[in-house]
Amino acid sequence: MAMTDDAAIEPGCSIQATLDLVGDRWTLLILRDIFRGVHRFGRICDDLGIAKNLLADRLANLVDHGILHKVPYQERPLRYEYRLTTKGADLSPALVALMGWGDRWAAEGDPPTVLIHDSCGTALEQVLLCPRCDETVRPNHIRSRPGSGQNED
Amino acid sequence: MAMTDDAAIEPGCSIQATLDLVGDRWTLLILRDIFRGVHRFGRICDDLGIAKNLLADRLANLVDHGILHKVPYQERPLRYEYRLTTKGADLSPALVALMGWGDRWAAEGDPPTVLIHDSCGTALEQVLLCPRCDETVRPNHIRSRPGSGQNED
DNA sequence: TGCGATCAGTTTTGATTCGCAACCCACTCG
DNA sequence: CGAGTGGGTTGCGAATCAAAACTGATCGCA
Repeated sequence: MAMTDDAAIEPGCSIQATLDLVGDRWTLLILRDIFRGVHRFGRICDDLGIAKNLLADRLANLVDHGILHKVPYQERPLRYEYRLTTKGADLSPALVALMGWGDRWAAEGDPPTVLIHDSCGTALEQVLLCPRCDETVRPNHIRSRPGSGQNED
Repeated sequence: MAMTDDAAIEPGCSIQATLDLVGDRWTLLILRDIFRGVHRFGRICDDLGIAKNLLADRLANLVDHGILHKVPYQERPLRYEYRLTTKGADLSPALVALMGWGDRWAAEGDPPTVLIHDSCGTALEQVLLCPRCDETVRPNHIRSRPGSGQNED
């Protein structure tokens, strides 16, 4: 079976940095819920089955790091809901990628969730695009620029 | 600040299923190392600073789930290295997405790692492509098909 | 023949984190 | 007033993690 570690990802530490912020067992699931419109503490808690103290902790972290922000949705009792900042919303490609992989490899009878183009109804693909050549690029035609640690085998 | 939870991700459970396999604090970093050509136990351990028992555990899990496989690289002492299966290699879009987000939002003086097109040297972009319209699609022009739980705000 | 080094783990042992349950607070509704 | 709701905080036993020591096969060297 042909391996494709020629993908030359070599990401230095950006993946590390990302996972330091959202890489624990719950955070990406919380963000998934908020992406799909579940913004309130109780709803997220019910939906995910996460313990309340952990959810409170994770939400506070995400707010601290500017990934979520709190928006009041009522006063008297003042209550907030959690919404994505642009920084948070920019995680959508990552969630799309994880979802796509799960659909291809880990779905167990769950219907694969296909993302479709609003205006024409066609299923979308997540690809790497070369803006100059205007074509999609396969993993084995990629290099990484500042990277030094290429494969040594 | 405009929210974009209109991205309509609504992923049922594929993200959950994916994170059940690779969603702990180390696994994606291990895979990142293997992607960039670090295949051996000791090298991964040194590079990541992970405890050896955890690394052994995570690698065994990944092998169990068909994401990695063991390939002997010497006999007498029989030793294996870890390589991606196609299932594992297919995680590259997720790592690319996490890396991209980290570069955009979490890099602290680290040089952003840009993926470039092998043949023309242009920086690549990860996008959602509509194969019919042959154009890239913004998050706010996406729907999700079997999904029911649209935003209710 | 013995001595040290290498590589890939396994075992052991505290420290940390998790997950559950109970509790608290500010209100509203009846 | 008393119960209910939403959004948490606190406490505690259980699971997980992290660092270090130990194992085991083999090789290089003297």
